[in-house]
Amino acid sequence: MARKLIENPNECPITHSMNIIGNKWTSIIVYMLANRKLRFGELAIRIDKISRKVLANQLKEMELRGIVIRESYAEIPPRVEYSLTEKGERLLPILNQLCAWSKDIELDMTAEKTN
Amino acid sequence: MARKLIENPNECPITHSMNIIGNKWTSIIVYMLANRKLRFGELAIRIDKISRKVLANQLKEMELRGIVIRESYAEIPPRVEYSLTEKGERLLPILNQLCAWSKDIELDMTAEKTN
DNA sequence: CATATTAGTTACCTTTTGGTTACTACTTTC
DNA sequence: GAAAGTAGTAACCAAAAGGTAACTAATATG
Repeated sequence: MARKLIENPNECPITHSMNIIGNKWTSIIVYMLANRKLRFGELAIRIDKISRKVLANQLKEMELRGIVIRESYAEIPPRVEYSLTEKGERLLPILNQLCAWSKDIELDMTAEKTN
Repeated sequence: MARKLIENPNECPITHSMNIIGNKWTSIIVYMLANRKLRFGELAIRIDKISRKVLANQLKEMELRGIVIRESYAEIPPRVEYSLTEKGERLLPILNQLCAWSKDIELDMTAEKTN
């Protein structure tokens, strides 16, 4: 059930980066949290099609990695708020560049993929 | 066998970026081809542990996306050389920033992952 | 006493991604 | 005539990632 997240510190830095952000949701969560705090449920609603299970797992992993902060209030019903750390914020301009870059790949994307 | 690579142009740009580089090998291949041309076999040797099948598939996809150029020579035995397009090269500085960013995430990575 | 509300968790399943092994075609060299 | 050398491809598998649906705890409200 719980898989260890043991990372090799001598690992290739680009591999390491991809381990962090190279999945379907992490960078979208970072974008969603840009300049604001959101509750778990708000994130689940705003991020189209993410499942709560995966959202919970991603947030946990991102917290471990020091990208988000989780603040939990002892209220009923519970309230948990997520926001970016400074590290999370430093990711934003890089993601912006990536977006800009990917946008000017114009191509005939009806082609095949054979992975 | 062949899955269509039909991309939605109105797709969230960060999702689009992740579709391009968010996998185990694409950005490593980009790094390997920085400032040089390499043959298929050289890439397979230099990129530790990649399988030839996946390397061939990635290169094909990257060619479609306009990131690499494939030059094939009608010799025996065959010679095929890969190099970066200008677009591929424009990815390099962004990947460098990503590496720099990921390096200063220092953490106790013996923690758990429950994805 | 039933219902609503929130932030998850659990068990189970499907899809996607990547890996392994064996094979091909063509020519040169031994 | 056999072996070497290159750039793949095909069939088959294993692992990882992500999705679905049902469920929980705790209190307030009607």
